[in-house]
Amino acid sequence: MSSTAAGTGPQPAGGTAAHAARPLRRDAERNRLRILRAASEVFTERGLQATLDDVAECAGVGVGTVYRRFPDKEALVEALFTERLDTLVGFAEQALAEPDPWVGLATFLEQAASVIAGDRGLRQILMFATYGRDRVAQARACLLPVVTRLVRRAQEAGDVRADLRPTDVPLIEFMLGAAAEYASQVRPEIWRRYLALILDALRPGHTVATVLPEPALSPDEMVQAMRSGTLGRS
Amino acid sequence: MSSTAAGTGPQPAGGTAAHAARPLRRDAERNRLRILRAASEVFTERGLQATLDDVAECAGVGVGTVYRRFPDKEALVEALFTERLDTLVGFAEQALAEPDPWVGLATFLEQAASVIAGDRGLRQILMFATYGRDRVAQARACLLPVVTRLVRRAQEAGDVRADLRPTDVPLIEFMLGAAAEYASQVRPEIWRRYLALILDALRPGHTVATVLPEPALSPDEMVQAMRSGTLGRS
Amino acid sequence: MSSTAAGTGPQPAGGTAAHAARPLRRDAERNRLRILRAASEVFTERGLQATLDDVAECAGVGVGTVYRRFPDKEALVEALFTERLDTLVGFAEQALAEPDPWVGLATFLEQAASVIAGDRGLRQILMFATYGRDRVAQARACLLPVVTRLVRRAQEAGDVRADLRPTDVPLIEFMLGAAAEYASQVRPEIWRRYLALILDALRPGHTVATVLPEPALSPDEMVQAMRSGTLGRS
Amino acid sequence: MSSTAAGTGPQPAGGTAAHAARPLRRDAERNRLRILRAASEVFTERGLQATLDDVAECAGVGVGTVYRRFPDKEALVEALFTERLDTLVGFAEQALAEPDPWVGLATFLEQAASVIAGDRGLRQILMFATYGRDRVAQARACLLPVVTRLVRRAQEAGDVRADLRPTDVPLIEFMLGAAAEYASQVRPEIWRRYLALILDALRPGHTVATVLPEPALSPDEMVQAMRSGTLGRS
DNA sequence: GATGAATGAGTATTCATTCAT
DNA sequence: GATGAATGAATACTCATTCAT
Repeated sequence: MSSTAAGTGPQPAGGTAAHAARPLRRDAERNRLRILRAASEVFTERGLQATLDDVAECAGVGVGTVYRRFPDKEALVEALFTERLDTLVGFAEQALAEPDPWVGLATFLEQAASVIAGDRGLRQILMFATYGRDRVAQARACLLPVVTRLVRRAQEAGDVRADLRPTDVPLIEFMLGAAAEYASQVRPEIWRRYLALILDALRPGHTVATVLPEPALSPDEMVQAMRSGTLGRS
Repeated sequence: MSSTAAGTGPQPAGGTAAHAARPLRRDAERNRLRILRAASEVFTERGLQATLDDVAECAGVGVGTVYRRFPDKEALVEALFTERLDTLVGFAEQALAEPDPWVGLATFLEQAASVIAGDRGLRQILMFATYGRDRVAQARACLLPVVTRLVRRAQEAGDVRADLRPTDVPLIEFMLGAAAEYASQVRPEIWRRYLALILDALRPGHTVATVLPEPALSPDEMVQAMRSGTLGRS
Repeated sequence: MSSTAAGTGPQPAGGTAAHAARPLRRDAERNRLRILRAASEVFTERGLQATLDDVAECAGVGVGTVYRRFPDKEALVEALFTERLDTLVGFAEQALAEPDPWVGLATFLEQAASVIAGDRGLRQILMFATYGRDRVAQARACLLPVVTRLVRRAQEAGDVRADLRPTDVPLIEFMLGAAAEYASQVRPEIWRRYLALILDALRPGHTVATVLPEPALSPDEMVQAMRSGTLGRS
Repeated sequence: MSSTAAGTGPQPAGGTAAHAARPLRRDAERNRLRILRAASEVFTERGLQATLDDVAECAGVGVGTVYRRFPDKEALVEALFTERLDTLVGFAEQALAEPDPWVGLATFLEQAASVIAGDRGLRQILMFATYGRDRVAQARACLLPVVTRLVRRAQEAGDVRADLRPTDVPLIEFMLGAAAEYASQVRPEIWRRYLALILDALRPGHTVATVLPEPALSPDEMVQAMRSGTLGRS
């Protein structure tokens, strides 16, 4: 939440703005959201190399308006990213509310992966970020404490191997995102298979019993996956 | 086919190209290798959006020379990729020669991940390929049979869970590559940690005993990782 | 169709474009015309191999502006061409209004040749067109019916030999354009001499009486003509 | 002939070469001819924007060899052109040998047009020459005297209108070449129709009787013609 | 002499960003 | 405020010409 405030500018808690922190005119705010939604859609579909003109068109506004709301492309991407991170923080907090520590952790891993798997732009930021470094760092600062508690709790309950560290969690998500990216056109849910595999590995002294969900890719799907890259040129 | 020849080079041991494509003048071959090496370096450092001018400069030749050797950027990327794939096929074959089925599989997973972790350009092709689809497909066709034997053999020996499928292998590599990407600037070997985790999950009915190699990222490294993205702009 | 609109511009009198394509902001329209005028000038002087950068500079705008108005070079060339064709159609219609059939036809031939003789870019399109094929075809479709009536009328009046076909008219124009091209730097009006010659040949059962206008080129002019080619390089 | 000598360099009469005017080694001369023939073929088919690499390949030699024989592209084009001009001079001389003055002139016009109609590269030089200006001028100097005699003779015999000038002849050829260019893909012989028309106009005090050879283009052919431009890009 | 590899200036086109309306 | 027009640096690729083998 607080990260959002810092990210998006002239809201009440905006910091620098002293003149009563004017909270964006109604329509301005509406435009801001339209742009964010459009950006999400466009970047999700075409990746970060989509142009701001595309975003503007999709939002039904002029490019100028986009630039009025966000100083540059990077800022827009960051704002989007922050939004997602906030979602993840929310999930983590819900997971903490779950009575069963293991279920809590597993659920969070699944929900977070689900978000990442569904947003190509987000994956690009995470994997090849040129944009939004600081924002990401900042956002992660929000996420890590919650995740830490999630992990500790499960470890204390003896549900998770002791050598798992909180920072492993984002990397695991990241890996699942990569799997999702790869198969996004042919089997967008394949990541669930690998999540199951990893969950198996996380249980301590545990005999593998899990039945892997989602069949593996068939060789044909493997080929298909390559053919369906949609990146403009990279 | 002839394009393959052009791509992989007419070296005696070239594998597929047998049709005596007259083997480039000495100097031409030298330059070809310089270009390939430069491309590898440049793409590894800056990703696929590096320009061919950059590659040419790094190779110490004019752009025209690059274009003489490779019809376009895609062809160069593919050639590079093919080279790597050949390496992987080699590793897989060596792994089959290993008497212990489990060690064979594990070794291959490690060696392959090591190659992928060391080459950002390769990761980009794998993850966001717009380039070299057909080549990738073709190369995979070479790889899959060997991998299949590797997996089957280990399963028959009871060393690997029965529901692992050969196509899971590339995806696992892929995920490890993503982890490597993420931490490439701060802890390039972090993928070993996650390989160990996954290997744990692959053993059937097996109590986790592995000690994870490589400590997890520290929160500081986590932040660092983000700061070091080197992508031109995406 | 929409491309047509873009090409010919949404002026009220635009002819074909009726669908109220919101008529470009004042300044945009001004620039569009500047570009078209500049293109006409540049292509006329240096032929179609002039660069769009040249056109842009001549128009006093950035290249980007040219590309905003016309998707690519071809589109600009086509737009220019369409403009000229519209002029020709206008001439043909005026010629039909002329009471004397022979005078009507002769006048059209002269006016059309005059347009073609004055525009090197137009001649290049006509002669070596790689650009604008479809547009040319389309435009010709507009022109031919009017020309057909012009020819028929003159034939019915017995003023023109019976074996002249409407499609001969464009070819005659074309030939006159070639003569104009050749002598453009030394005697831009020489085509009138050959028009007179051809008009002589068109009258049926007619004793040659015409006095050829424009003296022939002198041998010196002949030599001069060659020296003055201005084509970039081909 | 003499023009050829001047154009092609180190032949016996080469002028500057003092050391016994070494007449090109046998194989060198052979290569020279191969190149010329290849250039003719390539330029005829694809126009002057064909590359010298294309020419070299077609000739079965390396580019370097082309450059050894001809200092640059322009020189090659000029040599080719000179060759053609020599052909025309030959035709003109044959035409003078024809007893009937009118037939002589008409035959020359036809033969010359036939050459021009068959060679796109030649037309490009004539129409948009950037290459070979001097050479063209020089070659024309050879041609004009013969043509002059051809025309005078016919005029003195009363077979040709008195106001025709010798310099009209090249321009007429030129116009026929333009017609040929236009219809080259659909009706390469259409120029004969217009030659007949012009011949009609050249006879003095003559009632039109000629039956035009070659039907006019049909409207469909007209359209076809445009579609078949083969110029690289112009 | 012949070859074909190397060169690099030149061309069409894209897109983040600025600014006049 | 909103709009979309203008800008121009950047990028992939071509081809005439030179030069090492």
